[in-house]
Amino acid sequence: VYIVNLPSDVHAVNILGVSDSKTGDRYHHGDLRNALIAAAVALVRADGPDAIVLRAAARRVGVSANAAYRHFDRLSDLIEAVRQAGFDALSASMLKELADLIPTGDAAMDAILRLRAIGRGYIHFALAEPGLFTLAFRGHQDSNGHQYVATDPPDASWNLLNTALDGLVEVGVLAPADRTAAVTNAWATVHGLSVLLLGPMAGTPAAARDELIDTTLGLVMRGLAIRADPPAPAKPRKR
Amino acid sequence: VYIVNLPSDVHAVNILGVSDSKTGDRYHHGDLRNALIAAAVALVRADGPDAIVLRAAARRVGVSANAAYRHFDRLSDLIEAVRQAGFDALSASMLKELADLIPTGDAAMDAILRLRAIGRGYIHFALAEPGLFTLAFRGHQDSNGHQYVATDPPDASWNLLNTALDGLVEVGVLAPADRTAAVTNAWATVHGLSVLLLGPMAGTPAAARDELIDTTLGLVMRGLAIRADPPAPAKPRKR
DNA sequence: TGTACATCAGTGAACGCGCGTTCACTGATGTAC
DNA sequence: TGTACATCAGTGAACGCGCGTTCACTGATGTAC
Repeated sequence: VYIVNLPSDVHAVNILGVSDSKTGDRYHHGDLRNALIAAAVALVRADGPDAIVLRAAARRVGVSANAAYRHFDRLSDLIEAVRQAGFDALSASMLKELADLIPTGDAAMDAILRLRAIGRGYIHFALAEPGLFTLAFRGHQDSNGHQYVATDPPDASWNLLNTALDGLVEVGVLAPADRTAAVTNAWATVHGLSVLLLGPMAGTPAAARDELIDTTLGLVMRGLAIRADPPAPAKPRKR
Repeated sequence: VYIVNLPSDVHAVNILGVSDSKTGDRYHHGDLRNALIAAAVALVRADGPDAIVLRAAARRVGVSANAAYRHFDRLSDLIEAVRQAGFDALSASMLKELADLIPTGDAAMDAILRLRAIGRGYIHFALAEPGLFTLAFRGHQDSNGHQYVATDPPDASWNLLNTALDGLVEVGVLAPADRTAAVTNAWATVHGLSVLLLGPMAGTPAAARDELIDTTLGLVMRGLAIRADPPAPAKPRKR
């Protein structure tokens, strides 16, 4: 069990449409593949990314360990499926925040609010699902060896972020010249804050934490927004 | 072996003063504790944080597995020592960048350059020592159980960052009101960028990568610096 | 300086564990005629 | 609609592995007198 403050207001995202319960006592399970993924997700939730154990997942579903091999060639394929489920849930969390947005009528403000919503969705997912979040962004094993390999870009969520940034450019808030660095900056800040809240700053009370998220997203916006004075490194005012 | 672009210009930091070689063939090793830590560091470098294996470390030093128990109560104590070595090396990397700074005579500019140097030191460490970096910021095991627990704040490096931010306030670049959020924002961005460069963006050519680091640090500064227009959420200009 | 002896820092064998994976198998299901 | 048979999706036992850790031990070192 992760000892991380998980205040009730951070609502867990429903991972996939997959249920953890056995669907009958049939000899042929019917949906063993998804059941094993769901069991592995439960293991990750309970004890973190390293808790994915083939035998444990099979045990949890009530099936012999060997049965898993009808659906996954190797343990690492199961882990990969869980990783993918994590990425899907991440995008879902972002989309949820976007859907909750109420248009203000001001196109520029709406574009800003969309970027902030995406950031919130990201961070909320990390807080709600620390295990899946950690697993998703962990280097993983190569299929033909035991080497570590860079994680792939998280497709859907990455696209969401890019769309939001394009929106900011269209609306004149983000300078086209800053567009490229903006992806990295926004993603890095939001990801880093998630890690911080999960790690060194775990235990921050919910209210302070939510305010911190808000302020940080504000600072990101301030860094990205076009401004009157010359760009970075900003000439500081003398005291 | 980490498949991560590690261009030669990113110089590895010498971890501790500890050497990996046996210091003689004496029955009493003399410095087995440090030798085991060094061996574990080598394991992490080669195969990542999960590669710390007590028997493997002992094997590497040329000592019976059991001998390790004279110096560590449990495997987790060895891992903790390696984590600590990682944090020490992180601070050392930051201090190195600070030491390389040439004063400009302008106090405000110098304060800005110090913050940037700290950020560079952080990111360079991550790139040079991906295994130690990952291990350091990974949730770790509780001493009395197998639960995951939040990482402690990385003392020395955290202090370095705070000192730099205090300097920015003193010099009038950072508003006192933004001071609190600034730590989080700066740390999060720099940490997130490190993860990004190690993961999804591994393989970015060295030149592009260094420019990206610079631009991102610039955006951080832009977010933190006092500005004429009202603070976040910044009212965007109409197009 | 010499001796007795406690303590320190190792050795080597062994234990038990849970794991991923393989083997030979069998019951359930679906399809061709 | 009924039957034969291929295929699918499981079972249960077993293997070998490397691990963390414990046990009883012994050689080296340091210190008191």
